[in-house]
Amino acid sequence: MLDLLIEKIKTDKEYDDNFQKIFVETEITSKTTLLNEGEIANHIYFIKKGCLRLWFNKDGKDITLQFFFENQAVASIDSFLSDKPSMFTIESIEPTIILSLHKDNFARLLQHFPDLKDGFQEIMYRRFSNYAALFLSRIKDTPQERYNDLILNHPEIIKRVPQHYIASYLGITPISLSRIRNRR
Amino acid sequence: MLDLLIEKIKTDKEYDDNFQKIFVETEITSKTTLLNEGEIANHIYFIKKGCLRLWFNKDGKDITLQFFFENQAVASIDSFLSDKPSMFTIESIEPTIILSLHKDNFARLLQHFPDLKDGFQEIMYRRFSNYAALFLSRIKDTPQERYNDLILNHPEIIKRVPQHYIASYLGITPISLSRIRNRR
DNA sequence: TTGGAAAGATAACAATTGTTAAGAAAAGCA
DNA sequence: TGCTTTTCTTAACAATTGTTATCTTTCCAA
Repeated sequence: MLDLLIEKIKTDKEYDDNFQKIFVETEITSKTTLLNEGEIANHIYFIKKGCLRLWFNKDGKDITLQFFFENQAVASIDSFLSDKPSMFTIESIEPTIILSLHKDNFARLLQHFPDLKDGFQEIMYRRFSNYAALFLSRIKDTPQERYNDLILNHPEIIKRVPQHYIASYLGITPISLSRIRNRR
Repeated sequence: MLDLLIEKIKTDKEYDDNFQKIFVETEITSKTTLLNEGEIANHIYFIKKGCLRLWFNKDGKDITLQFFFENQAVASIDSFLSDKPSMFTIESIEPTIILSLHKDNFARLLQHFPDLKDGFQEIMYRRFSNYAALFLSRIKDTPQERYNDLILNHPEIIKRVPQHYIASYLGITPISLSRIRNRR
């Protein structure tokens, strides 16, 4: 989605000059927090290289909801859209290069490219739908089933993401994941 | 939300005459299914009297997501809005009197009362936000914690809804709920 | 009113996960 | 390279929940 926007801007003379002011490129190390749970989200991030995760705190432990990789847009959407405290933290799990887009600039861009507006609404819709499915799987399926699903449908996550984050994604302890892995 | 719409219509001369054609009142017995998982939702329901629940199937067992009571609007929203197969079933758990509003009439009403449109969008937003919180609690909290929360914040549910549905809402077996109850 | 179905409680056992702890392997950094 | 930290595995025990089965109570409809 943002990739489309970025292309659009780069081919727009007026905006191209300011591109680097609007999309701020930053290099962050592993374990850098971009947004803390409880803060209000002011940016959308676009991952040029690396990997982020979205998680929230439960009694001192973290529960991971989603992983994001190259060419994906990341934000704590609910917070970004409605200025509410974010329910989630966004953090890097690899050295990562991101493009940050500030809320204000985002609003300006939507005004300047009004034909992106509908697309954005549509994308928000789909994102919500995705979240519903994600949550549903979390309720419906056992950790074992969800791990099998990861192997089948998202082997790249298994390969790239440290196991304790995967355990956190599955909602179990690393110890329990270790057991599941050696059960097969 | 629908209650506002209903009021609005009743004070509108042109529409008042057709009210009973638009909002079809139906009396259903307990355990009547209004919408099956997999079907496309064509109606929003408004509960005049009684109680509905929203659930989905997991390996032959049902998992309840939400209960609805008097004066609440109920729909499988994702399906209703985007014509996708419903992820949920809607079923009565008491003899219930509902007002059914068909999708087409709903669209017509929004056109006839355009000032309701923004409010509707806003409500959709809040509904999504609610769902997020609901799902989150389901992931974050133990059945024990969620049961305590029910007692504290929704005693009417405890009183009114049969225990095996509450167990299904908590995501556990009736047996396990029975144990939790006798643990305190 | 009464008989069958539904709802709820209890028990015994199995399966899964969490917790604590300790050690091995791998990765990262000076 | 060598040292420290992080990551992963394994073990033993506790806690929780699921499963199967039985029994009691409640509810509803013929």
